[in-house]
Amino acid sequence: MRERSSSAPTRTFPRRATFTVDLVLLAPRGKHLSVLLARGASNGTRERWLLPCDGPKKGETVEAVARRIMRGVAGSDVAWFEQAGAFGVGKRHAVNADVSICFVGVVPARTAAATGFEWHVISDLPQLPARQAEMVESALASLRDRMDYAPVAFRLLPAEFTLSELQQTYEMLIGRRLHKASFRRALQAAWLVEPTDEWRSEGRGRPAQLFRYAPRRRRGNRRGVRFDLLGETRTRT
Amino acid sequence: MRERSSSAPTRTFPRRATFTVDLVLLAPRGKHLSVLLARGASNGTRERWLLPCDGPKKGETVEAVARRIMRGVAGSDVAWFEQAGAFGVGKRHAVNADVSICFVGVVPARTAAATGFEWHVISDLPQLPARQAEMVESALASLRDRMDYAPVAFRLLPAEFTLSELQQTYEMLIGRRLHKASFRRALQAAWLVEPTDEWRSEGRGRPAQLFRYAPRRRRGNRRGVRFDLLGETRTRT
DNA sequence: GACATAAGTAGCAATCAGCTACTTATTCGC
DNA sequence: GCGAATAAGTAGCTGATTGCTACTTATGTC
Repeated sequence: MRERSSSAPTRTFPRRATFTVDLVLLAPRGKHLSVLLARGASNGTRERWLLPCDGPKKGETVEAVARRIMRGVAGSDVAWFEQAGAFGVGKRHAVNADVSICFVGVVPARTAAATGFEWHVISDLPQLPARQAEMVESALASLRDRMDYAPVAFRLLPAEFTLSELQQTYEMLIGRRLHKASFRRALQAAWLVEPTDEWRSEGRGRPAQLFRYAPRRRRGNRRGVRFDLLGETRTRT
Repeated sequence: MRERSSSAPTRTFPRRATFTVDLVLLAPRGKHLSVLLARGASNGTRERWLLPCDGPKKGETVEAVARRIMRGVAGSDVAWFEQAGAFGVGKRHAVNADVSICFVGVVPARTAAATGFEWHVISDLPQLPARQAEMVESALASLRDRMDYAPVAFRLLPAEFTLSELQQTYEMLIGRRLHKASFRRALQAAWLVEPTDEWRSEGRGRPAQLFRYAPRRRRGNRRGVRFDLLGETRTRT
C-alpha cells in the first residue's frame, strides 16, 4: 500500500499503518494508585477488561484524542497527562490496531468513572491484552520519571493542603515511602510552597499548618554526570 | 471509518489512523552532533530536506521499522536507539501521515550516509517540515535525558579509549562542557571502566592510559525527591 | 634544559541526603 | 485537670556528593 511520497528519491516510499490512542488513567485509591479500565464484551465465562482507547477524528492531534478520551471516561479534571510512547505489533492489542500511542494521566481521587468503566487498584489488575499490560507498566514508569519535574501532586490536592498530605500524595505517586524531615527540607529549598495563616486539626495530634502551591524561583541546576546506568549493556527499548 | 470493536460497549468504537516511523539519527561531527537528512524532491529553487521515515511492513514492530531504516541509511553499527514519542497532526508532515513515531539513534562518527542522505550539523540545519523540526528537538532532549542511564558514549568509542576521549564524547552528546576532575571521580565511583596496561601518546603532553568499558556493579540509588520542577505550572506535552 | 601541553590527582569548601531524636500541640481516657 | 497517645514540625549529626583551584607528572618542541 504505497502512498504519494515526497520522501527521499532513493528509498522505498513510506508505508503507513493504523494506530489508536490508548489511555492509562490513574487516580489515588487509598494509599495506592488505581487505573481506569473499560469492561469489554465478555466472550466467555470470564470478564474482559481493556484500557480506554480511540482513534483520532479528522485533524485531531494525539494529545487532543487523549484529552477527549479522558473527558469521556472521567470528566475533565485532569491533574497532569503526558505521552508515554508508542507500543507496536507483536503483542496483541484489543482492537487490532497496528500501534497504540499510550498516554498516561492522573485525576483526583473520587473522580467518577463513566458507565462501563471501573477503577482497579494497580497491585491487583485483571488480565489485560499483552500490549496493554505493557503500557500500564510503562505509564507508571513515565509518571515516576516525571515526578521530579512536573507538579502532579500539587494538582491533585486542593489549593490549600498540609505538608503531610503532600508527602502522602508523593508517596502514592512514586510508590515508595519518603522520610519526613528530608522531604520537608527539600521542599523548603525548592521554594515551591508558602504557608497560609490557617491550621487544620484532624482528630488527634497537633494541628497542621496549611500551605499553598506558590513556586518562586528556578534552580539552574546542571549537574555533571551521574553514571546511573545499569551494569548490563542494553538499551531500554 | 468504524472497525470491529471489542472495546467498551458504551463508548464509540475506536477509530484508526495512519502513522509512519521517523528517524532522528545522530553522529558525532567534530565537537558537535550531526543529524542525517534525506534530500527531498526540490519543488522549486530551494533544496528540501527531510528526516528518513517509513511505515511498517506487515507484522513489523515499530522498533523493527526503526532498525530497518537505520540499516538502510547508515549501515548497522548503531550505538544506541530509543523511541522518542509520537508526533501528531497539527504540524505538517513530509508524507502526510497522521502521526509520526519518532526514534532517536546514535551511530559512530564517519558512518557513511547512503545515496540521497547527508549529515547536517545540528546547530545549522536547513528548514524542515514543522513536525520534523519538533522531532529533532525532542530527540535531542530524549538523548540527553538518557545519557545518565544508557552507555551511549561507550558504544561510540572503540573497545579501548582514554578518559579524555570519553569525556569529550559525553560533552558532545549532552551538549555542554564537563569538569575533568569531577567527571573522573564520578566515573570511578560508578565502577564502569577498568584500566588496561596500555598508554597512548598523542603528540605533545603526557600519554594517556587506555581504559575499557567493564561495568562492575549497580548502585541501588533511590533518592528522596528532587523538586526540580519549573516555577511555571505547565505540562511538557 | 626551559617551556608548552596535556594527563592525572589532592584536597578544600559547600551542599545534600538519610537518619535519630527531639520539641510542640492537640485529643482521648479517666 | 492530667497523663498517655498521636501527629506536626524541628535540630542537628554524619557521611556522601560536587564544583572547584591548584597542584604533580610525563611527554614533545625548541
